[in-house]
Amino acid sequence: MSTDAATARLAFEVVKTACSNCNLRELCLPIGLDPDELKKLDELVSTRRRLKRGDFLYRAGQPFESIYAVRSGFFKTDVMIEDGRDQVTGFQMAGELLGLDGISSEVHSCNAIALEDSEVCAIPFSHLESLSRQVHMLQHHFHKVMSREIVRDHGVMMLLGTMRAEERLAAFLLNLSQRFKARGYSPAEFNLRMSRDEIGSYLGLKLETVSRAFSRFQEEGLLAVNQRKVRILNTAGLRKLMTHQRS
Amino acid sequence: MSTDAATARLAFEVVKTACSNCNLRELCLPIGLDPDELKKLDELVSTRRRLKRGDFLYRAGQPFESIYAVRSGFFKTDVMIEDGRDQVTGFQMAGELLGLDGISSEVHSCNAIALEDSEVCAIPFSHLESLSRQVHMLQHHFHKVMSREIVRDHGVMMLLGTMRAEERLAAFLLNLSQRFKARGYSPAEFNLRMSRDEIGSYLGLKLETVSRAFSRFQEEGLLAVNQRKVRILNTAGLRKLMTHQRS
DNA sequence: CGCGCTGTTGAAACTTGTCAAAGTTTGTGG
DNA sequence: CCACAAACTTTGACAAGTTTCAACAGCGCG
Repeated sequence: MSTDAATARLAFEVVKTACSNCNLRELCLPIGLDPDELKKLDELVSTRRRLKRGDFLYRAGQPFESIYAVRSGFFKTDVMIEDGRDQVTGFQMAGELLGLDGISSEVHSCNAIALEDSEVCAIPFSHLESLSRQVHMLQHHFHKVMSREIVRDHGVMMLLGTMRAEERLAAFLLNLSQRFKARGYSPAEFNLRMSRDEIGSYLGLKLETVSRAFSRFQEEGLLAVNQRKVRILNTAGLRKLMTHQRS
Repeated sequence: MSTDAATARLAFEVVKTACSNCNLRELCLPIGLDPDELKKLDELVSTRRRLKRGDFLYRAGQPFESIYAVRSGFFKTDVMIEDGRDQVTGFQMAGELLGLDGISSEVHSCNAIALEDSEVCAIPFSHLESLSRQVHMLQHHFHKVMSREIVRDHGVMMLLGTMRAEERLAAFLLNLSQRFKARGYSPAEFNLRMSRDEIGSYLGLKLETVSRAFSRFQEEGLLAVNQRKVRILNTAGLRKLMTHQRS
């Protein structure tokens, strides 16, 4: 089966890694740990996996064993229901965690797919639980990370439930911009790693609607778009559009 | 300020409670604990609070200190953004937890409001963290509960992003039905605790659209609705409608 | 008994989706 | 390195679904 084949192939690409000299430690799990504690975490995060664009990090239905921290690259997660409908539930970049949805049923509930060549750190979950019984700060931070995911999801629900197409796209671009900025990249100019269709799926819109919204933003001088290259020309304008009352 | 007044008033309505003789223990945090561990949890869950319909359990912006388990009654949570838009993010019933969103920033990120007279158990979060360092099963179960909330949110995102009005309402009713059933109530006949407007807010629809969908379901013999009293006549029909491919 | 709140229904307006066609980029194999 | 195919993007015209606005009905509470 190609699922297993892909997974097996990935297992070869394993590299030793360490949080203590990772430049994402301020974004990722190690926040607030002292050097001693960080050393313990190093032991926990034993393996790194490289993925090529299009590879699955995991698939819905596979047993859950580890969560993953993105070291580099870009991912999407998507869920699928029986009738064939699917939706992108999130895009993850460096320092962000993947796989939290699998804890509840011990089976992954979504697919995680690399949108560009990427690396992740695998964190065996049972080890994380036992270490977080010793390291209070790690325990607390992990709870915060899970909670933050819930808050983020509420934000997406708000977006899907109350915003119109252009507001959604503006919110999406501003969010991306802010996340690139937090990682030291330009907040104004970046390459989208995902297609119009994937953006649309995330935003609850058809790809044509996304494309039209991009064109409209360009006409209005809010941004310069060329295919997947985006330059934000008027952040305030986008923000105003995003929060523009509906009625 | 009426916010503080309401909160202060609630603080009076405190009653001693115990998980070990709570008939919700199979739905709530205590799952899987042995009698010894359950005893420790009893000490943790020290207070019960009674709320009247319309009372706020907590408000967005208030400092986060405890999570709450619903003992009886019915709640909604909603988020609000600056421009005045708001959205119901969930409805909670007996055995379900409230307040998980507050962990990330130590401030509640939404409002929790009783939709009928209700009782909750307050669980001081720092105590929960320290107890869950001792009781592995509690730790693990708590992680599962948080993860389940993430999975649930993904389901709502799916609903909001890909389903049309009638599909959304069908999904909502089936979900309610199943939760009532799990609590020993009739899955086929129940009273809605929320208004059309609140349902609409949760489902990303206007109240008129919700109302029309109810009328349509009634015309088609799927259910009998009278105001807030609902009787499901054809579960399979609702399920089929819910999963009916869009195109 | 009447007032206010909630729910229902109709018609028109608006937003987004659907279908279709053509342009553009990317990747592959010769 | 070119040629061609496949995948992705843009744009237009029309259709469908949902919201908006408005009027009215029903229920519950004082």
